[in-house]
Amino acid sequence: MPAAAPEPLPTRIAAGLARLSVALRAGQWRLAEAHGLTATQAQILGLLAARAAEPARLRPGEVAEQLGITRATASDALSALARKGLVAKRPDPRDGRALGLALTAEGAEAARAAGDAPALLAEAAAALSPADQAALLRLVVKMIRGLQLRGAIAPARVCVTCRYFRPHLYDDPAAPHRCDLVGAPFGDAALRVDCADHAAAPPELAGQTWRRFDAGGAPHGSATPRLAAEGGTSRPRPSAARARSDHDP
Amino acid sequence: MPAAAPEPLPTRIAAGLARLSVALRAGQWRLAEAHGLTATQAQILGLLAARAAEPARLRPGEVAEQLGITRATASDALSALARKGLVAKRPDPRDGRALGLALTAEGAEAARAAGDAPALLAEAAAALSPADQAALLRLVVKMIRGLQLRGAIAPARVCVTCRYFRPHLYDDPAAPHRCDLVGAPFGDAALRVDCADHAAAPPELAGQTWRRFDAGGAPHGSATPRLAAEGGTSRPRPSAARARSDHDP
DNA sequence: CGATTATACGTAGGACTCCTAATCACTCAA
DNA sequence: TTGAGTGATTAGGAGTCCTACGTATAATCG
Repeated sequence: MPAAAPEPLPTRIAAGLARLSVALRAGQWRLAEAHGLTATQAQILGLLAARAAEPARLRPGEVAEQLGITRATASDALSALARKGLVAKRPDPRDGRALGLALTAEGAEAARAAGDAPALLAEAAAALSPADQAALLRLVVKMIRGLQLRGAIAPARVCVTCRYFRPHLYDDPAAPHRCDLVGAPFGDAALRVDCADHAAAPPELAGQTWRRFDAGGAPHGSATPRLAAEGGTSRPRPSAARARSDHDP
Repeated sequence: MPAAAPEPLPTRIAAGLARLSVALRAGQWRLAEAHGLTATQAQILGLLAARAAEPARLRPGEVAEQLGITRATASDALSALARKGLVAKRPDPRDGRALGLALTAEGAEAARAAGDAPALLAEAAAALSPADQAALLRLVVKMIRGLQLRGAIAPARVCVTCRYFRPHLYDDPAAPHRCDLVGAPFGDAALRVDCADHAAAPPELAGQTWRRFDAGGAPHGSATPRLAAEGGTSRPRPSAARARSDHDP
């Protein structure tokens, strides 16, 4: 710690995240280039691969939005990928203006090889203790929602904005949440960041879900929900399994 | 949560961080462009501004390293900035090959306006609870160290690698650490990410410091230091203020 | 129904990024 | 003093990324 006047906490957090971002971007370049691609092209490949299992084809506009680039840039990169035979463009049957994007066989191969640039970050994350990992995921999800709220990011398919998500439904500290779609309880460590089954919650439900999640399972009527005891998956709770019976009235 | 087979936790963490990175980069572009700059140029300006108070001038090679780009790219960007009159290059008196970089008055102004691109992230971070902020900073610092260890990132001036850092010296949960340089105790919330007074610790000390920090203040002789109770700044501790007397033997 | 408005994609032009590889220029140790 | 190493720059080329504009299709409304 320093000789004085450290910047405010949020600023230091942002600076730290910026550093992670630098590592990520450098890793993207290194990996992509080894396969004759560029960082953006590899990112697109990775995005398409992640969505490959879903019926609805991704469109250029969505790619741009997800990657935070303009449509023009996305169009450029997609043309390059098409030229290299890694991506197939075909007219969307539903909309004559739109295009459906799909990986070719070669593209799928390239995506496997070069599309997983965040692997370096994942490696570093894997070195954290399980509890730290869960805590980090939880906090990252909160940040994502915050950015989304501010319009700084395209809507992500995260649990906290999903209609099926019931945070802190149960008292089991290891699995307090519930997904109504699969009907199973789970903990912070299982939160999704890009869930294929995500369905946006209507505004009111979204607000309610968020408040419950953010409060972190504090006693429901409490006036001072949190402030001190924020932590990993295993925050002790006052009483034991009363599960399934403590909805909001 | 999902229909099945979610990716492993570290992978999801990385994906989440990648999303934050997208937001950051988009924000960098938006802000920089509004001032007639590019993202990289603005980043360089921000870096120079952050180091402005220090006696030793930054050099092009260091800029490249900090930003995770090649020297050639850094050189390009610096030429552009010099052309715009925002950065002054002058020969380094210590080394005839090297250059010392400094912001001009205009450059300092531009840095203030466009150099703080992570502001968006900071804003989102500020919306977290204080405890969450401290926890996030702690985890980000851990990630930075992990990346640094893997050579994925230039050495950052973070407390955990500093010779003056004494983690978990005290039992006060709000301020367990100590900086030997300023001689004051502090908590996770005050951890630095780019401390001007940072001095790299020698390997052995570094390892020891890290283990103490990572263990998170678990009882010193414990066989199972952590695993469960990882958390914010305020994990309860067995006994009370015994400060200043519990070094490793 | 036909005109307007909005949407989806593309292209053009330009500054810049980002890489590898090669070239100067200087430092330092032998 | 010579040769290896280091710091910066340049050359060349593909690509990013932007702001406009085009062009085609879709949705909407009088």
